[in-house]
Amino acid sequence: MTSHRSDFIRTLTERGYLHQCTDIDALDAKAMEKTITAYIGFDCTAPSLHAGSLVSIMLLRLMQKNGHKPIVLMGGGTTKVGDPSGKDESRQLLDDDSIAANMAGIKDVFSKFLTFGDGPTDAIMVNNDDWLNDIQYIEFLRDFGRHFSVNRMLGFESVKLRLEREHNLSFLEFNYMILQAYDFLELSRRHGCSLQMGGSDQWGNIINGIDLTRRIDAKELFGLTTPLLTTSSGAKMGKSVGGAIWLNADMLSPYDYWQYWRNTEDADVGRFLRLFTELPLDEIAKLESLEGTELNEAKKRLATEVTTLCHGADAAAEAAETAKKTFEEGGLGDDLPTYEISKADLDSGIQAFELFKQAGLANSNGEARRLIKGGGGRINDEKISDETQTLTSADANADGVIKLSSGKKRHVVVTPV
RNA sequence: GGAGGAGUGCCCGAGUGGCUAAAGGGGACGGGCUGUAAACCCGUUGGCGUACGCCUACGUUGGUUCGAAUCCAACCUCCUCCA
Repeated sequence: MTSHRSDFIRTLTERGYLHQCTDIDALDAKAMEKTITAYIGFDCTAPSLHAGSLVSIMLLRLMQKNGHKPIVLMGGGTTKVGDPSGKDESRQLLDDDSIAANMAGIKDVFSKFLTFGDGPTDAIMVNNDDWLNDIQYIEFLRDFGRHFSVNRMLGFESVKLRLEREHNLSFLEFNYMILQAYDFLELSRRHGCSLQMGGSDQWGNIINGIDLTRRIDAKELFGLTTPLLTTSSGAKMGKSVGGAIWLNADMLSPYDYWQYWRNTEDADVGRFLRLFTELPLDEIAKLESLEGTELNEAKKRLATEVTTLCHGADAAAEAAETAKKTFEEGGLGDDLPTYEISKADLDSGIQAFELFKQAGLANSNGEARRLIKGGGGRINDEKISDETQTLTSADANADGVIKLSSGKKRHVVVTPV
């Protein structure tokens, strides 16, 4: 591997962010001599980003720390169209209100990872709806549409996949790549942005923007993608028991976030430490060389570091402490989810399966029954043999609460009020 | 506009009149083994009632039938070929 001289490119390469780049050596040289402005676009399809976007976020952070300027592009306009990349089917279209609401939810996350402001390397956030919404169709087609070859577009992965699998690709979605290409042109004009980054599924879109800008403004831009992350056993990143691994605390508690990273597969520990924490590489090397049970220490470190970045050191420490109490000491941690039940209801007695459902450990009575019958339900760490067992205040432990467990990992503290 | 094909549970996919809450696989959840890992083995996987029960479900709406995912009609959506 050629070693690169700029801090940005070298670090990025060493830590495993690089998948493809249009011209890594030229980009490296440029990074040596001046501040690079780069952007990554984010969809506004949900009220929070999730772990799947974390590589991109960390990459922006990394470039800022190395003296360059990140642009966060909110896809307020492109989300109205829907990116067909990597998707089998069209997404349901969102209305303007939910896009605006989603954007508001997403904005917060970035302030934790990036420094915003007016300085030369301060991050800025822009919304492509600002320029896409007012486009005049005919004019746009004449100015930009003529630079796109349909023959060529049909060859792009995102399009090919749909066509080959015989899934409908609407003309609306077909336009997505043109709009995204135009974004890059617009950002290069407005903010002197010269690099677009993104996941490897964005390669085609990025290339389109580079080509368009070269044709129209005769400017040379760069593209760089990060590897698409899956766990070593092949699962997509960012899903777990409760669903997606959201970055917003109101959608996923810091404790659950910590747990997600704590449960990283052995084979992924080193890779994740490099991508998602800022520990020095030699320290990571030590951590990932641990074997067997000892590797668990590395996972805890990973979880705490990653949680600190997203939710702050205090929340991370609390999560770690709760996990310690819960898993290593068999007790109760403060961060465990709680469910409040009225004292009166509890005194009159409630069947075990019913309480499991109410506490959110099962979606239906039947599911709760099956869970308990299958030996996966516990009350105060005692296995439940009869799912119809009636619970009352008398079942509360010394702290006056009842601990319900589904399997080994999910616990809810039931508090009578 | 014409001809043909398709639409099944979270996903893929079998099923062409009753034995079908619907094979099989994947995923998910639980158990075992372990290290809150992976791999592997076992179990569960529509809702409500502890059970024999009831309800909801095979694109939508009607119909035939003692009985329909399965037959008929219309409609919707998608695909292929033709114009």
